[in-house]
Amino acid sequence: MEKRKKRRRNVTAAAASGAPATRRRPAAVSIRDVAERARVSIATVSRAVNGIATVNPELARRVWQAIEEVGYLPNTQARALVSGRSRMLGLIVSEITNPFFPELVQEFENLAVAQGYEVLIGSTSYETLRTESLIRRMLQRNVDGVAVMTFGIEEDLIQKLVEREFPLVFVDAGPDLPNIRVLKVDYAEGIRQGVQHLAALGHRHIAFITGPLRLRSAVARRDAFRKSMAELGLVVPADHLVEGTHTMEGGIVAMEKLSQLDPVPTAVMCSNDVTAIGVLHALYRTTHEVPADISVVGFDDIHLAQFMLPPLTTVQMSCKDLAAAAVEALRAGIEADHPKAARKEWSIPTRLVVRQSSTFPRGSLPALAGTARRGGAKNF
Amino acid sequence: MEKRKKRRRNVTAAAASGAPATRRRPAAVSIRDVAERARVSIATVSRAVNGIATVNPELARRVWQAIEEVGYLPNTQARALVSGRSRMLGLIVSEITNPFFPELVQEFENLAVAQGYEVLIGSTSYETLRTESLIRRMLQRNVDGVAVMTFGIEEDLIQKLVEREFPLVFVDAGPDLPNIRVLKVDYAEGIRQGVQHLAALGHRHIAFITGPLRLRSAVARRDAFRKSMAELGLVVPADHLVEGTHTMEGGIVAMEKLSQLDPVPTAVMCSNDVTAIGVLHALYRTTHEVPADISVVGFDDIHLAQFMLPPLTTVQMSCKDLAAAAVEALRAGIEADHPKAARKEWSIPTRLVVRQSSTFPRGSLPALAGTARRGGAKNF
DNA sequence: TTGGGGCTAGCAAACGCTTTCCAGATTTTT
DNA sequence: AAAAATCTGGAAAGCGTTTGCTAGCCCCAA
Repeated sequence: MEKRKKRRRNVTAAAASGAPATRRRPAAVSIRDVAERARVSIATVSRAVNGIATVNPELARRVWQAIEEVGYLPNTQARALVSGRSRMLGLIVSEITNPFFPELVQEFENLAVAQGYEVLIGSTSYETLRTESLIRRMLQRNVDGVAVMTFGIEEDLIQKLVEREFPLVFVDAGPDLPNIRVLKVDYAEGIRQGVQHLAALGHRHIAFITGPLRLRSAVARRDAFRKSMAELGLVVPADHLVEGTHTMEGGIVAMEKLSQLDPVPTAVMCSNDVTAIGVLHALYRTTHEVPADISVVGFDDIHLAQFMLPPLTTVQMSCKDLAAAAVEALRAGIEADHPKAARKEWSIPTRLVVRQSSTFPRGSLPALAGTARRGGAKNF
Repeated sequence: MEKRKKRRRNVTAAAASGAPATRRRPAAVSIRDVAERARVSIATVSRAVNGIATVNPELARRVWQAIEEVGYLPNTQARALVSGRSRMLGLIVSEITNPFFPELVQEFENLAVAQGYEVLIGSTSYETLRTESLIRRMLQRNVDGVAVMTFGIEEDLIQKLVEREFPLVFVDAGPDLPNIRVLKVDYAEGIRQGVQHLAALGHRHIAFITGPLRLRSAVARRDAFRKSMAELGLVVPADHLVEGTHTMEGGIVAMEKLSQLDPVPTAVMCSNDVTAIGVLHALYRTTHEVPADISVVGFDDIHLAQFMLPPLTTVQMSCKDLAAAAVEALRAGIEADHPKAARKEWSIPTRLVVRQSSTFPRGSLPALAGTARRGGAKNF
């Protein structure tokens, strides 16, 4: 009877079935409403929306005006269904409460959204079960690609994703397969700068608190440290390498272990900044001064690092760079006509940022080291 | 020729059109593959999957086995299309790099996933433009409900969402409309505890660094402070209320302002922990001791607070409670048969956590205050 | 043996959109 | 002016599900 022919918009259904368990919102305005209003077919609306050139400019104008008037928003689900592409990207991180990741997430999201993608975030919390369900969720939601930024990952996770021929991005290392891309972080450079910085100040007993050694990147950082020390002819006794957990708690525990040594190392490098914050805290508890008694160097350069007491000397791994590379690599995998579609590796630089948590080892140049920050006068 | 009758699975299409701009992944295994394998109709598979009782147990077994064998995962998009519900929740925060929010996000996500929902996260970064596009994205993705945890929100944003009759959850305050629920945070209690704690220690000159006063919650916190002070008969001079930004940078700037005062307040309360961290940093720079020279109290009790130097006395607002309330309130709005469907307000308690950044004001009981943490002996 | 009443499985429509195909309209060519 | 070529818009199929309806089956009573 009305213009709208075949459509029923489940009016009858809703009326018939008494009190459905889950209420259905009033149907949103669809492409048909626009077509009606603009007095064209839905095909024309679709073409206008998607900017296809063959549509008459006058009609296109009418369509756009109608869209404006009825407040039409294309239904992404329906689009995804027919196009086979959801325009969603998965981003898997290990622990969203580690301050490094929110920064990464934010950058990643900004870039993805700018390219018209949505981001589905998942954090594994290092649990296999969660990871499992994470993958399933991503697959069900039909994401176009997944960036696995857990800095080291369980192999079976990779397997599942690889099977589906998803575009994938890993950090540090991943299997060599056609639609897998890898972000190679140049740990060596930044860590070498850190070690050389400490050595130049006069440190010889430098300890390193690693991340959880299941993580590839944690191993990579430790190895970079060893190598850098070896280059300078410095030995690293086994007890100067302590395994941490990339958390503040881990940093505290590790530092407590290091305090038992005799002599206590004069400098400690950490596999990430959060660990370093834990170390600062442990030293505070035992009333050691940083950097006068012990120098501390972090890794990541999270925003917080510069606000620590004292501001943390750390190796910067730009999460801007990392996020940018991840998004671009994913797009390269998804969009066949992407300029860098063939590129398989993307490299991420690191560099030292010197702040105030590192100085000469205790005992050397005592006058200088001791007075560094106690010079100011209180003004009340 | 084959069993698969009507289906073409765009093999021909892919072959015909030369190099499509965006490659389409091989179609995932669908309900039809399962149906074929189990030698039943797709309707039966659907019913088996959804646990509808009328299906023959023998057939159901065959279906589940087939699902296992072919590795079938239902396509969420298609489901959403027909059911009208996407099983996605929107979560809007103001600034994901503020450490409070990742904790909130994590809790929220855990709970949502446990209930079978996916979470779409957006952070506004306090920009209207971003917020605008955020809303559009959420609408397009057809989320079932949105939790706006920005702690104070631009009115026009509300408007857009309200129009669509989305289930919505706000913090602190929101319009009184049928499908809008509000999480009422009891700022008064926690802040009163904080003020009384400081007053009991002997502080009379207590300053407060607010959040950005556009945010309703920032105003609420400030007012709670004023009220608590008034209750004790303490005056709050205008220059003891400084507007911050809920960031570390803001805390630094605000503290610098407070240091100009004569006399400098003996205690500073902050509208959130991040601001307090900035304050600690500012005081460190000017070589003031916390808490000997000045006591600092935060708000939120982020995980980091206990690892500050010194560990931060702060008002705890449990993000576990907050997330739990948000998810439950959303579900109450979405699922008509939810036990608390009618409930419109959910209250969130706050309470003081005393750590070591607060003590007696300088000048009183000097012996005690001064030696608090310098007692330990260095063990090397 | 046959009719009726439960059940259950399968068919087909619908969700909102994109895309292909084709017919009608318009323009160009001879 | 007629025929060919080009363009444009509409109709329809299909994406992977769910679900109302119907047909088939079995069983039991008449």
